[in-house]
Amino acid sequence: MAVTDEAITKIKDMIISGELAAGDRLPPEKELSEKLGLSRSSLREAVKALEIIRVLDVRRGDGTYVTSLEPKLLTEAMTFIVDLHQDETILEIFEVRRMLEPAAAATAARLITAEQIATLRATMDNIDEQTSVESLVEHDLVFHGLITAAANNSYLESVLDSLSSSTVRARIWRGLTQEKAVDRTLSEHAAIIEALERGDIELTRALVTVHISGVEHWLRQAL
Amino acid sequence: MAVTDEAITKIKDMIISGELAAGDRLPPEKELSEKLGLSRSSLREAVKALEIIRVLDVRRGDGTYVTSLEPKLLTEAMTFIVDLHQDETILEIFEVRRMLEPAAAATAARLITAEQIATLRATMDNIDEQTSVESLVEHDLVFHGLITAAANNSYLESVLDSLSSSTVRARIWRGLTQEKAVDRTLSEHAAIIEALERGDIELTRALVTVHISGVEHWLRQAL
DNA sequence: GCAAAGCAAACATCAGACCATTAGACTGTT
DNA sequence: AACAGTCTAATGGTCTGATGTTTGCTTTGC
Repeated sequence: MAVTDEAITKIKDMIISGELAAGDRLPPEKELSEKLGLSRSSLREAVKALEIIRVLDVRRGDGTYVTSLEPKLLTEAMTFIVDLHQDETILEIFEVRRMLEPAAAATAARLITAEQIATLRATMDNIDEQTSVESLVEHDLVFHGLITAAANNSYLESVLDSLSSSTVRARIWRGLTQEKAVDRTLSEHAAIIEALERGDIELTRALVTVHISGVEHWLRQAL
Repeated sequence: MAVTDEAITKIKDMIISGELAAGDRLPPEKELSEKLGLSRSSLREAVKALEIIRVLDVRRGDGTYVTSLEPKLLTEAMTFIVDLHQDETILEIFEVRRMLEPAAAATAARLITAEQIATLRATMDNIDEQTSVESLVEHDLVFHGLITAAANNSYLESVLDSLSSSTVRARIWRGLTQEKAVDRTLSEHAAIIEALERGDIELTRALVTVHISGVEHWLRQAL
């Protein structure tokens, strides 16, 4: 194994073993490179890789720290990869979303607070068929993100968020606009909010399933 | 933004734009560093980061290539992070599995082939209450992996695989062994195989839900 | 034609220098 | 005492250039 990969493994092991905990600061690059027996440049490659997947947080002029390691931090690394897939595999992504989102929404229907419902409702303001695609994408991301968040499971949130990369959404909304299906999508959103508010778990699940499947169906035709 | 991060973004953009396709070879480090306007060392940090998340494949003495970019390659980067979480968040991971695996198994019940069923059955051979924990973990990983694979969705496979890091499984099986629950788990596996073979979608879904929930329930007590 | 040797290209690693930023100590003012 | 500004040491960011190692291809010799 290359020295850089060894360094990555060693740092990972230091975290798993508890030698380094969330929030801890690593020794300075010079010191750590000596301790691990490699040059500073090679160590830096390892640190950069761990930074990308959000395991380390490097603060210039200060030091390098272990992140909070919250599952939510998964998102960006995954999104990075999802962004690179924008063709056939989108349908596979939608299939996963169709499995997860209804379940997430059903859980949310049990747990959601009045305040969260109000926030959800606010995302519907100033949105109609004339709204720009950018605003629609923004609304859609926030809408689904809020529901997912209400399910109170950061892994779930992380996985769903990353399956919903905004580049992918933008493409879809652009298509929907052309198909004049914006109105239908928005009324589905409104129906979902009502079901959530009534705490109707099964109705929420069904509405979300229909909602996701609708977009999926359109997408399947479009491709 | 630091030059290294700029380089990461630029390489990513070259892939999204199609300038670099899956399997393509990047220019040599020296040349690329000049083109992107940074030093070779900094570029190497960027390349290393992209290698870790399986976007690039560096072959010493040969060159650097864009990987196949298949969703399955997601797994390792995600597993890396899941490995780091072995305490409270395990329950969140199980909740996501409980949402996804029954749906995945239901899809598998529609699509699975006789050959795949035979492979699945073979994983039950030589496994009983006296088997070592290592073998149980291996069996369990393969068992669930095969079902997921039969659902024919590489994103789904990737996400579920990474939520099932073997370190986590090992801990759970160790606990189950102590609780003498191995037998029950194995007979549940057998029942799932039968339901899959009969193509009984709803029964498969129910059995998998019960199966996952059972482990989840034990885990909730243990923590 | 084929196998071995040689070569050039490409990545791997290192050492050392200098720049840029930050946190914290220090200092002076109010 | 409280605050604001300044200074400084520590730390990461970047670059240069040299050397080692591996690989794929070409050349050579039979």
